[in-house]
Amino acid sequence: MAKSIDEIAKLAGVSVTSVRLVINGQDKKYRISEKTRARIQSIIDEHGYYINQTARSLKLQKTQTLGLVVPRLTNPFFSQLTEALEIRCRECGYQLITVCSRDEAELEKQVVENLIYRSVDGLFVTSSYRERQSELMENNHGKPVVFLDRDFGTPDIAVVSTNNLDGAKLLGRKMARQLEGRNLTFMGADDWLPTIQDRLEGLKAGLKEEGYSLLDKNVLYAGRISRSHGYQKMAELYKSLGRAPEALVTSALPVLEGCLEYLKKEHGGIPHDMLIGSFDDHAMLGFLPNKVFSVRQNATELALEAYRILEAKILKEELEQQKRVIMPDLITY
Amino acid sequence: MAKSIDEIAKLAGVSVTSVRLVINGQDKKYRISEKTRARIQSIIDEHGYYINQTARSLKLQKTQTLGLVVPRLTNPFFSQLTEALEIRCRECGYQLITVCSRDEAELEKQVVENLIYRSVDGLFVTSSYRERQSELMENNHGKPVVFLDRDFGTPDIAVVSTNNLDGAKLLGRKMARQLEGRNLTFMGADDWLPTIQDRLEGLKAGLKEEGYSLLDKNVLYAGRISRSHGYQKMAELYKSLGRAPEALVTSALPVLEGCLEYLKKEHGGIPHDMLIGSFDDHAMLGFLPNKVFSVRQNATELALEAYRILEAKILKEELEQQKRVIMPDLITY
DNA sequence: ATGAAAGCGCTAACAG
DNA sequence: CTGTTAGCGCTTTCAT
Repeated sequence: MAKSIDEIAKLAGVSVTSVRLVINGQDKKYRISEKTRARIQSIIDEHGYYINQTARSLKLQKTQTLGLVVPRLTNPFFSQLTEALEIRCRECGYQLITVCSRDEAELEKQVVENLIYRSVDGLFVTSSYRERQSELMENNHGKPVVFLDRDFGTPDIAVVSTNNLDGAKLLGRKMARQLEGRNLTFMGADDWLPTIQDRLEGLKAGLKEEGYSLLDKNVLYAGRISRSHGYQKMAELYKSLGRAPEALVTSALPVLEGCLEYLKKEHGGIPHDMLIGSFDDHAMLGFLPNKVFSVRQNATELALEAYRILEAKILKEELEQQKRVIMPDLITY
Repeated sequence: MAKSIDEIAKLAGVSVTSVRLVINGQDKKYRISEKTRARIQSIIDEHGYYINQTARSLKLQKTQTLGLVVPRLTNPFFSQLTEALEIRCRECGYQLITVCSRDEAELEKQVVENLIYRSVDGLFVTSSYRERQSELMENNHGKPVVFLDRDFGTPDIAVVSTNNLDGAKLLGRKMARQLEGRNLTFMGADDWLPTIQDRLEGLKAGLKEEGYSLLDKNVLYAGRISRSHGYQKMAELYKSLGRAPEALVTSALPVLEGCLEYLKKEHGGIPHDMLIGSFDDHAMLGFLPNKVFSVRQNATELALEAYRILEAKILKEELEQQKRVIMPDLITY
């Protein structure tokens, strides 16, 4: 029903140039006569005009779209990040296309390629592996890329991530003060991620500052970040301890969920006096009867920073800083 | 770095037609000589080829993209739905573009229009208001639309939704059996949504079947679906009862969160013997010490069904049924 | 003050 | 067996 520029021009009996000028509000500047302007305007009002973005994209060699690759949308942190980024992009005239990689290397490669085929003007990528990250930088078809959340240490690339080290240090200090002689167990997962390594290292440092040493035997790895892996690992831990841990810190929420599920299912409940620490915050953590500490990443600030950097790259502006680290908050329930 | 069809053709010293034929694997059918095929292939192998989707879209008048409008991505149900839909679309060669409307009428209108400008081939929309829904059907620029989750009763449109009525009935029956004389309070929100109305109606019916009548005075509305509204309303309820309700059913998770937050903050905790019922499931509900019942929507099945219908519309296939209702599961923690 | 025309990269119809 | 060409709707440059 709405018409293209050509059709409007034909209906008004003028050239496409004239139509374009009034559509873009440049009729004054280019001295279109009031008469023609009015005729064109009335045709537009009557039939409606809407621009064909595809044709515009082809001509201008840019699509005004950006791509975003996240591991999962069902992870609350990434859904927050995605929401914030989508809003920002829209405000700035870009359409965001979000795809999930499920942290699978092959899928990540495929979806990134897909986005590039779609001629996005730039990419936000949460990469699962160092190799994927450098591979993408080598073969990015000239597309600007900003990496999110995970800094594998590759030099000369743009990364916006959370300060996991200092966040974890805060958590460590806070929890140490509440331990009162109790033993703390750390349960990680996906331990090749720098995120996880920083979290453990920071936690150790924070605990240390308050005089508590986290022993290696109290550092466990559940394999992948998932509920089932957490469940499994907690089962083993319970067997070896003969009881639930006195204090538990997990590197990611799904792992914690698995742990709690095991305790609830197999032992009738979660000991109320078990101290819990979590990276990844969730509203419902506050409703456990337990004392809970959680490190909350600042998804909105991450999104804003990432957008700022990608936009600068697209506009080929000079960047003072390609890497940005955002401080998380410590929440106490 | 990768080249276009024209460039490949020039490099190989052949026509674009020949290049296209080997790219599309139709070299046999159109009897391209083995010699040319080999030459073209080697050029492609050397320089790489990738299709310009924008140009293809312009020519074919279809973009192989679909749009999805959801209220929020941070709502677990919608993030699941989005994930499932994204996967399905990708499998079938479509790129999904997801945008949030925040259940705001103006924003919803704007993002839908945006997607149409982008020439999506079809749309999935979770509409916030009956008027928006019919308005979109009147002015859809010829784009096929499938509505999700909310059936406002508009005739002759495609809707895939959850059977909230029967799901709620299940919940009502189950909870009635555990009430043992206790009083149940229902707290809704966004009560113009058919979803919410069905949930209340079903709940009443289910309770009734087991001999319990939900009184009007025990039906409350928190205004909008949000944590703060739930908090506020629970504060009022507590004041009027002089204590927490003995059994509570909320129509949406954020409302429940607000209620629990109030109890925890203002009264030192959530009474362990308060029966809880929730529409919208969440993993962490299982970790409350309380008895919890929750109705879990089948996001994956909804996504699959919605895709099936939209695809049929795009291909202009005959549809036996434009409306599909999916049964949810009842979870007991 | 307004118009004409080239060209973005692809597809498909047609022409040898 | 292979090549030529029109045209999708837009932007931009150059002519009037």
